[in-house]
Amino acid sequence: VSRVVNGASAVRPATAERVNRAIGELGFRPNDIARALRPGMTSRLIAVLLGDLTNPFYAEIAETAVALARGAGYALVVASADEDRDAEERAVQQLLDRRIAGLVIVPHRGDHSFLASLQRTDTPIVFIDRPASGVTADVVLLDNDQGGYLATTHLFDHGHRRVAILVAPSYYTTGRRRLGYRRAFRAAGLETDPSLIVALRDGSADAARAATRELLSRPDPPTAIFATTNFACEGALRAVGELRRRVAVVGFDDFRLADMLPVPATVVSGDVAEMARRATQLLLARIGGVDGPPEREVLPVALTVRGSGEIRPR
Amino acid sequence: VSRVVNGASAVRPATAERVNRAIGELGFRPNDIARALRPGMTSRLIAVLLGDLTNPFYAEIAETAVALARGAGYALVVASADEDRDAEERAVQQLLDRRIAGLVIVPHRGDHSFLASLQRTDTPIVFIDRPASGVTADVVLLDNDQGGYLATTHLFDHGHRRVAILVAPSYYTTGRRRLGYRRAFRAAGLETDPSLIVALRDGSADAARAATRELLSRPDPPTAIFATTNFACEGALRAVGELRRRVAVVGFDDFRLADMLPVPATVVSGDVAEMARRATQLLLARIGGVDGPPEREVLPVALTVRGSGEIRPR
DNA sequence: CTGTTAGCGCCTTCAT
DNA sequence: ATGAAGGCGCTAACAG
Repeated sequence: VSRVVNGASAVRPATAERVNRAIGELGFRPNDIARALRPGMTSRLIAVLLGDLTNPFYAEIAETAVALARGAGYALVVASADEDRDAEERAVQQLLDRRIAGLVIVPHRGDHSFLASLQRTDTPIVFIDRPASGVTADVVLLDNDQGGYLATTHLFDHGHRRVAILVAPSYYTTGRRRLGYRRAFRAAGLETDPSLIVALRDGSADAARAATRELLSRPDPPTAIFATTNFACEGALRAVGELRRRVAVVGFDDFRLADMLPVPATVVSGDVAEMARRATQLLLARIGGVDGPPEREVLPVALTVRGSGEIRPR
Repeated sequence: VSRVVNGASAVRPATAERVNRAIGELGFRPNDIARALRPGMTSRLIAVLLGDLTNPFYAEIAETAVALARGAGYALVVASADEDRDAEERAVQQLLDRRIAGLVIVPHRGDHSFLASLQRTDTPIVFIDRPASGVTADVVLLDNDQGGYLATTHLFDHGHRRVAILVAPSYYTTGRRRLGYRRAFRAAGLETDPSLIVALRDGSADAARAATRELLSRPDPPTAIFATTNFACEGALRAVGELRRRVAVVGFDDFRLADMLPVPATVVSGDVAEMARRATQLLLARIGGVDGPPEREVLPVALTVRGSGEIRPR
């Protein structure tokens, strides 16, 4: 039966026919679990470990990975570990116990040396959106630094000097974006004002909204804001709209309806689907046995001019 | 080792200690695949089969299911089958081959009697968002009919008579919404005008945008539009905005930024996360052995008034 | 070309 | 309380 089902070995047509008939009559289906148990075989399951899917950024990664995985005959397990690094570690351990063939992960902040155990099991890992410390593995990123630079420079080009930045807690990415922001200041021969560098309490739009309201209520408010994530941008635009202030805003990451807002959102963004595609393909290649040193791909970002970033200071 | 790891049978503390030490030293981890192979055991994998995750509607279902599954010790496989019923059938078959413990599915149009084979394997299924023909299983829905009625009546209440409907191709749901639309007409003692019932070519915002432009370019255009999905609503609002027309729009399904648009979107919506929660919990209960006749839960919908639906005809 | 068998890792008997 | 053994369904290796 195995030989017929898998078509590997030579089988006389008559025999094959007989077997197939029986299969049809009995409604036989091979058991993938038993298949996966055999040595050298895998579960044909790949996993993605990422944040809340209601964030379109993660949803897009998941969607891309689902499609690619299916194309390669794999099913996709979606796991999320919003909370902490511990939850992440537990999730990874569970995935490992399931003998997943590979893992695409958006790592949290902190040390990821626990992933070394994963690697010892020959399970390939690809980091996406952020690298992780303590392990070496393939990683696919956006050019966050350059994005921060582009956004900030764009605001300078429109006459702004007091440019605030809303730093959302995805530490790595927003940290790099902040580096780009600083680089833009240096390139323009300006000093950054520490009071304009605002760490948001969480990643929600509301945190950004509150922070923006606070910024704009100061005696010497910024004339422009660089919002380092999609939700931060939403929150900033909300606050600016509510207070009816002429404040420029540039976001990082594009989002649906950005162009339909009363003041359409100018954003810096990279191709998230492409990033997910590369990461998943890299993973599939590693699963397929492609060896070599860890790769590091950095995808370009570009500015999309829509209006909110072109408001000039009065 | 098994007895120590699972803590079922009685083991002398000294022995347990000895085993645990060895486990620690060797980095032993139980193999879930082998566990799942044993008779009576399951893969502890549940699956959701739904549409494109870049649609926030599906993303929210997936997110909710991920969280609940994890809470119950299950991992979640996300599969999608946008195209056709055949792809859906193949996807289901593959999931079956993996011996998933249960399936939450947003079924496509058409006959689903092939799912009966799934049921023969004692794999519980729960339908979400739409029922399917040819099988009886639990189903959790929104009150689409009532939603269509509420939306349309709301437009009547604001003086409209020529109310168009954009029917997106998710057949079941939008079909029910259309029934509600007709019911509202009957309740108001009005006749529906077949030329105002527009079937969209696909589920994209652009299809709705094109259809709306066409509607509004007619000599006798509608004064209000009921858009039966989130993307249809977006497209309708786009077209209305582009043509700078005073046309009322009510959508079905809420969406992010709906309140921030130049004309904030009035929508009818249900609690999608709650729907997903009920479906997943129902599935987990069935997996846990809860028997009984198929349940059918219909969740209420409500109108959110924001502006686009309160525009009056001139 | 086909029948037979070992063994993947686990849990559940059965026998001590 | 523990050791031993069978068998879940599969495939690769072996022997005809």
